[in-house]
Amino acid sequence: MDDRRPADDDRGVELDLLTLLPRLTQLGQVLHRSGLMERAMERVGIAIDRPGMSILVTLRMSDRPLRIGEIAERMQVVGPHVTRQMNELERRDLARRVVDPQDQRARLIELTSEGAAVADRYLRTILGWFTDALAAWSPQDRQSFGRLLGRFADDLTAHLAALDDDLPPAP
Amino acid sequence: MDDRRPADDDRGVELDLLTLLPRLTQLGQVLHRSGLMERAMERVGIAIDRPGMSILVTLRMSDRPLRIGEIAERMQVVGPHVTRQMNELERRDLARRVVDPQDQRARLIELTSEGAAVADRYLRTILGWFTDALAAWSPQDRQSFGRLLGRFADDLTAHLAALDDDLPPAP
DNA sequence: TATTGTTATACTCTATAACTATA
DNA sequence: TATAGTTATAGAGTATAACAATA
Repeated sequence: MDDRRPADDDRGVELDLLTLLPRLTQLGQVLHRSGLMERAMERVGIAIDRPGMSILVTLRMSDRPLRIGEIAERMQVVGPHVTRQMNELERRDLARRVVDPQDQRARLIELTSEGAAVADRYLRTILGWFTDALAAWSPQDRQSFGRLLGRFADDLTAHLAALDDDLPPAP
Repeated sequence: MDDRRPADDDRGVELDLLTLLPRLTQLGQVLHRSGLMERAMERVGIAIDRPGMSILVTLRMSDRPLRIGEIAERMQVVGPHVTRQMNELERRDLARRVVDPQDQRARLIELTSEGAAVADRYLRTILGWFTDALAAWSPQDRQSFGRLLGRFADDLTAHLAALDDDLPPAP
């Protein structure tokens, strides 16, 4: 650890970061706890739960069918969680399991045409709200926000991973 | 609603927004599902659950003791949830309930000195990680990010609230 | 023997309903 | 009778452990 002085420049940085924390909290609440997903699904006219919709979106964003394990990895959840959600999605004919010809143990998950349509309408609804909410933004601000948001997520992810390397978890 | 043409400018906006969605998802995952809170609590040497720590942080960010209902409102949860967490926090001597002299029904929640110290160390830890993760950022980028992040959360919140007004919920 | 996925079970977080005490 | 908080219960979301099938 370095021996830091509370220089002017340094304090300015700290203040910026202090204001960042409540804003991240606020953003998290808007995205998670405002009923945004539920309202979008209602508007789309589909009644499934959030993890189910997340799977549909994950598949829709991919350019190819995904394995159970790949979906779990992209969603940052464990395998059994995806399996259980998939049982319901398959029953509802929104996605289907196809045995991977390369490996009989694995299953490739693909959207049905209805599943793809649902995911499309859902994404379009959310995107429409974002578009409206940001209607007054300058193109520069929109572009900056996208860039900085991605960079922030990347840098924070990398830094947390680096912490893991410094202090490996107890076995 | 306006009669929109898919002009060049318009399409540019849509593309920006399409990239926004995965980035928001990624950010949400880093903040919620990367063990960030757990690791910070471990480093601070406190073993409480996430909602309990959120209450401590909420109180620490406030400039005065808060009622149960006020904490619930700021955390966007219902009252009973705060009550149950408070039982544990009070048992652990991290916060205490004081009857509101203005209203015998209400309780004012205040941090104990240990609770305040824990919240401080926790916030400092997280802020330290943010500082390190953003060490390579220009002051302009840091400032822009904070501004745009707050604006985005505000604008999205406002727009979703406006949707409610247009289409009031069924009773 | 290692890997992919499934089944069964348990835990965390949060909500709803019914209740108590005070206003 | 309305409001602040509590108790009891239920539900959504996710994890862990034990297992089956294939590699």
